[in-house]
Amino acid sequence: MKIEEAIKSKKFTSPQSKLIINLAYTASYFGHLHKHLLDPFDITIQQFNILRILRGHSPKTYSLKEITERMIDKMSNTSRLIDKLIQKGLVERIICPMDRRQVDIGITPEGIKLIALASEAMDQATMEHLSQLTLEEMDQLSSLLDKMRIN
Amino acid sequence: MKIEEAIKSKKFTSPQSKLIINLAYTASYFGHLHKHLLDPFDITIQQFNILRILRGHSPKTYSLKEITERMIDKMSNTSRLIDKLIQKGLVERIICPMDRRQVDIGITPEGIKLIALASEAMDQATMEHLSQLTLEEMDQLSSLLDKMRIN
DNA sequence: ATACAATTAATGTTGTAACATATATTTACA
DNA sequence: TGTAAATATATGTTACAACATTAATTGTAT
Repeated sequence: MKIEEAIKSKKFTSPQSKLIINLAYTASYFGHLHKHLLDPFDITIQQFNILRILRGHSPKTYSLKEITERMIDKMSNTSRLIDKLIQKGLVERIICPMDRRQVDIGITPEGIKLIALASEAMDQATMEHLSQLTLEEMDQLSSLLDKMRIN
Repeated sequence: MKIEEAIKSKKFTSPQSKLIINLAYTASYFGHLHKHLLDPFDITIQQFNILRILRGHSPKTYSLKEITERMIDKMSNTSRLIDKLIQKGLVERIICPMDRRQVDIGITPEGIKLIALASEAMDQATMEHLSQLTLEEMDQLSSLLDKMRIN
């Protein structure tokens, strides 16, 4: 479905504006999809993202700052997101002895188990969803998205 | 800046996954940008979107349902968004005499004035920001985004 | 060595989104 | 015609995001 139909509007002020609108719409579309995909695992997209970051570095830890730097959607309160994950036993806080300001976060075995299941569901859905695109188109899209951003 | 640098991660499980991550990151990037761009006008991105929708149809009205159908980010509570805009005197509610369930929303002269200023700022920023892309690239991006979505 | 700036994380507060439910009105159909 | 289903919007509640501020620790410069 073209963006014109998706938001029932044919007139855009410019191709630039149309592109920005299409970007926001498409991201929102996948955002809602992913949100509901994660419902059975009882985690939010942000929490999913953090678990995936930590798994990729396990068994080593990341400080809160390092986690934020790696997040897709940079948040102002990663701290409280970690609180939630700790409550669920998916990650743990370790005060860093080198720099006592820092708090290192590590993923627990339960966290590993959950992210394995959740990311499998996510990856599978993504694969199916994007089956209409060729590898070339995906690479092209990724490069053009990179190019859209100034930094 | 490539997505790998943006989130300091080189390994993706697949090109599909990389693309989805890049999409979310890029949308978040522009989302934050637009949010702050609208700060001086004291409206949110959603409110901006609604005003733009209503302006494009002015002096005719849209029902709440029609507004939601046209929104970029479909919301569960458009009703309270309208409340905010009414409080600011930017739109008005008119009970529809044909179907008294419906509530028609129209943009006020103040609303027109504000959306003119805000959308000019937005368009200009978008123009500058996307100056690195050619028209072909923008069209290509838009088409590929359309293709990414099943509906 | 000490005072001040910078860094890192946590938290208080406010506004908004999501979800479920309620209310009012219209439509369908038996 | 009367009753149930469908539609359109509003609202109660809960959770989360944004922003500002605070607290603790470390770095820096004189």
